Amino acid sequence: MVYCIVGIYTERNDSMLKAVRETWKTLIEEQLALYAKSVLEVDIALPPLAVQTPPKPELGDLAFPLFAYAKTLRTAPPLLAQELKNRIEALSDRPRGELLVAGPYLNVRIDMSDIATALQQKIAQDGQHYGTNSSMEGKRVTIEFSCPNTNKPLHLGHMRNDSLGESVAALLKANGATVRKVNLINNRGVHICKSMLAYQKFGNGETPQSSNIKGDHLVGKYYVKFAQWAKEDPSAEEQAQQMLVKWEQGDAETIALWKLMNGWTLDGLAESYTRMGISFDAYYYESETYKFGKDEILKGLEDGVFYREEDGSVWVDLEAIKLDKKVLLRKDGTSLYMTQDVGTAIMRHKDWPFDSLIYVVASEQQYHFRVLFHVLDLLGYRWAKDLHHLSYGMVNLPEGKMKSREGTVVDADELVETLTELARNEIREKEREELVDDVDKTSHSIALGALNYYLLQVTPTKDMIFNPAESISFNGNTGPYLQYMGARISSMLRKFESDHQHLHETAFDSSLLSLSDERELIKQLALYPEVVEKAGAEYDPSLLCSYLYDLSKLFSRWYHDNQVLKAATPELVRARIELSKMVLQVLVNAFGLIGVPFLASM
RNA sequence: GCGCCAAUAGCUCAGUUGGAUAGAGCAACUGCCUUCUAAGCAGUAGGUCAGAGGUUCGAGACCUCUUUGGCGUACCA
Repeated sequence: MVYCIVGIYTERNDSMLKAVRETWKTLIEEQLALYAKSVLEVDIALPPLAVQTPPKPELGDLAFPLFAYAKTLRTAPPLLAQELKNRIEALSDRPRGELLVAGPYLNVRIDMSDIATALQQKIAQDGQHYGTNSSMEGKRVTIEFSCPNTNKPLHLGHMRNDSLGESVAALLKANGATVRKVNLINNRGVHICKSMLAYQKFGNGETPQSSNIKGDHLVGKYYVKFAQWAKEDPSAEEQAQQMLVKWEQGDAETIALWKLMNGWTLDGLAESYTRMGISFDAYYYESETYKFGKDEILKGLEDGVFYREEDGSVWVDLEAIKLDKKVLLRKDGTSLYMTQDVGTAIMRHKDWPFDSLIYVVASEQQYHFRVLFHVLDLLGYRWAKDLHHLSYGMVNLPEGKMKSREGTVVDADELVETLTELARNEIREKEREELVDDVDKTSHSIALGALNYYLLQVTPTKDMIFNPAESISFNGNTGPYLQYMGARISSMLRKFESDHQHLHETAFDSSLLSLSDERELIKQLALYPEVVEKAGAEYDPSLLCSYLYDLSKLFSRWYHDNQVLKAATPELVRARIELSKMVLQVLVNAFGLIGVPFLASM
């Protein structure tokens, strides 16, 4: 066995920490087996060795708990740890590093200099690609998110959805997958007709241009107006239903109004998306897909997969997945949400065959997706098993649930605007207007960073409370804090470039990075590719968020306590500059995966 | 009623998939700006991990029950 860490690393294109961990694990397992044989005088299968991280840096970098072997080997864990340490230290060929007995644990202090050298080369070479890996190489993944209605603007609930969708898509790409981001526009149905009807009644020909109101907000205004009107006029709901019938019949006037108002909303949404850094590779429209699933359901009916009730409605029996039963076609033959989603899924697979399709949809629709996936399975689509519902929790306010009726829904555009304004004030107060490239652009980037980080920080599956006051605070574990670290490093590197040219040729000597904080930073940097891989595999950007916060906190402490540009020797300046460069590169790369804009100055 | 999910510091969240003294941020209090951006750093205080049993050498994590809360169980989307 060759214990050349760099060699193992480059050959396997794997995280170098992982390589070191595996090396030690294998070695200790070998010694465990030998010891077991010497004690028991027979070969015995031992449980695999667990690898952990010690709770404190003083305890080393790797931890191997030995509790599990105590009984079989009739040896107390601390004694076993000592025995293994002695045996390994007696070996002539063993990896560099130090063994520590810490009670029932056998710990290892890695030789960080090797890792730092390799890491510096790797990051300098890979640049913005450092952290990408091939764990999903060749996989084609469609991811659906956002899916707004065309009767109102985006709100806070959409923002968690959008942040997650964008971030997971980016993570999958970083893991080597080919990703197709799709949006499904919900532009049909009674609710759409409501805003149209109210506009017809009260609009007086108002347009986004004439009123200077963003299209989606203008349509939303009439959706609200409908609700008010419906309170006074009990026939309002009925009229909306009638309008839907006219729409389905293709009534020219209705369609014209629908197209007009839909256009307004979509223009408004497009503007919001651009402003929030959200984009899609393809758009689907329910007005085009809703009829599509119908044929599929009827085909399933012919094949005996579904059944027809006496009133003419079509049902699926869900006993196989321990649910009751579900209607798939109304008695009048019209489509439902489910019908339409069946059609949309099939359409998507035809358009772009995928290995996996992820639906980013709130947890309240878990039942819907269980049924949908089962129905597609019943219809014989083998790819039904490749569908995944990325179910995220609700976004609540400190006062409780957002309710449109009570007007407590947080509007997305408004929120971004408020945050941008606050960031701008902050820049003014700190008198940094002259030092920042573009105040408006910078404020906006800070707002986005604050928002995306706040939303992605929480484990996706869990409900979360969005505290507007807290989200606009730039202290503590926030997006702006991370951005600030990036700006600080950038600023220092600019100084290095302009004022320290005499040091540019000084060689990088990783052994000079011997402080505890420096070791921890190097370890954290080396860990990055594994975090990207795990966050992608688990569709969980929050893992990356907490990683980034740890890294930033570590860096700011080190940076506060130790001078870089004014370090004692030219070699030390060089070493610390390289460490800072590595941190900066990882920040830049990771920011790109969680929608936090990088700022060279702020 | 049934199903799914959650409960960790005053508040918002982590907790390496069963291991070492349960960690951050906010809020509170205390230090640190003639020194690479104080949007920062360091420190103090704050815990019956909802409760009760069980499994295990070991449980915040796994099992059972209880309590509380959320969501779902539409010929709505």
